[in-house]
Amino acid sequence: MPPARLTERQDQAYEFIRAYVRTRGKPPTLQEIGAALSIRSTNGVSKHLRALEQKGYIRRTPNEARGIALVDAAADPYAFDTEVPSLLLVSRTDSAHPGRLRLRPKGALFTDPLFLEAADEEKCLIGRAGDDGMSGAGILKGDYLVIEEKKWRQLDDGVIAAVLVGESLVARTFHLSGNRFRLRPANRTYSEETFTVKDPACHVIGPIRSVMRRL
Amino acid sequence: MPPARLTERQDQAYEFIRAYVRTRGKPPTLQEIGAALSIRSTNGVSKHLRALEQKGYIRRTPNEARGIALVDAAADPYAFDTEVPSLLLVSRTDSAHPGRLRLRPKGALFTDPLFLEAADEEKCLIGRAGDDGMSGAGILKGDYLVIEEKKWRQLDDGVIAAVLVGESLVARTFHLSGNRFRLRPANRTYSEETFTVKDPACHVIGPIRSVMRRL
DNA sequence: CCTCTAGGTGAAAAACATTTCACCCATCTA
DNA sequence: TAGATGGGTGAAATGTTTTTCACCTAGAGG
Repeated sequence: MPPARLTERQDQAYEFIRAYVRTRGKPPTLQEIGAALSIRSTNGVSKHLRALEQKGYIRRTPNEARGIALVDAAADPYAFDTEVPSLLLVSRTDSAHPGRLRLRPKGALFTDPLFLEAADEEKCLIGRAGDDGMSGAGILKGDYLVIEEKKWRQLDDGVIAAVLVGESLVARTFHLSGNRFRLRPANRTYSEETFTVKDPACHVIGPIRSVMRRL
Repeated sequence: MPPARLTERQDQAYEFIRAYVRTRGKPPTLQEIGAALSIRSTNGVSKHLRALEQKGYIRRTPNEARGIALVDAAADPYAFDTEVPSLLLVSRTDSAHPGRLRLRPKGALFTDPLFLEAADEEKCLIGRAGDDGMSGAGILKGDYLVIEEKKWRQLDDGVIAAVLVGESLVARTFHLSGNRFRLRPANRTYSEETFTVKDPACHVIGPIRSVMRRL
């Protein structure tokens, strides 16, 4: 059902509520709405609100002071931290201490859900590519990498993953074979490396979901 | 005066209010706060609120239901639409009708200000690379390009720009010479092209500020 | 002409909320 | 040890808000 049309008066009430919420941080009372629309009786206002609720523009909590909620509030003021994911931009760590990744973040970046693919926002973070090892695949040094934290065990063979090798965070194609894995670069001047799964010199963070670069 | 420190209990109250406002779109009542912190008397809550107000964390309207306002509300829930730029993801157009660019957008993407460089948010839009002509520079077909709309006249020589050539939007290095410009690819299998500034077969949109790619 | 709908008035009842008052109990500090 | 200060209890008084009732007006349509 496409949202039912509002009458002139109902629209005025709705717009007043929107404006009020945005500027005051809370919904208005019936009397305040009445004052704004020159309606002396709260009952008059009440009828408009009932209409707005039936047409799906607002939701109300009975017997509650200021119990008015904009239905698309999610798409409006508060959606904020829930709708626009803000991902941690992690700082330098070394492979021996992967637990420090989320500590002391350098900042956070708003990231459109599109770039999280189907990944869980909670498990994602952003790191910067430390070398040009994947330049052949369009990932350059300094690029911002949206990484989904995941155990090496759950990684598909051949995905591009972010890995901490010693002091630097790099992107590589990941290949698991037994209890060791190969990290293959996409740039002939870099060479393939193999590590055992628990070598402290190397920690696999997870697959790279997106790449972003400032020019 | 740096914001005065909150005691454990005051902090709990403050955090509860924040969470409540964010999720419910309105401030809580004293009783609701009391219920959350296991305080049976509204007076107990009242004291915490007085403390929070004196320390500058909230503002209150006397004798008003839910008369609590977060002081940095502006920096919190509402700043929203202004703080996280949402850029238009433009649809296919042909070079002869650049005016249609912002019409019928395919969607919008939240973009961290970091990726707008110093560009004016209003003048930015997002298009997708139509070919692999710049793969040598790390821009692949399908990549999301943050473009700052700008007249060809104001473009610096050698910048990577987004251009409509016929039906497709592509990235190329831009070189102006007199009243014609050269579009140079960074991929040997593509060839350089030259256009006169008002050739309807080619329209320069503007410099590319950032590149984003889903993997 | 009758009826339905949108939009109102006024007043009182019933819920909700905030204030205020009187006291209580820790802990810390001059 | 006498204040402060932080944190609470309980209850009553005072305000604010929402609901409900009864009734009114004008315009649109059958």
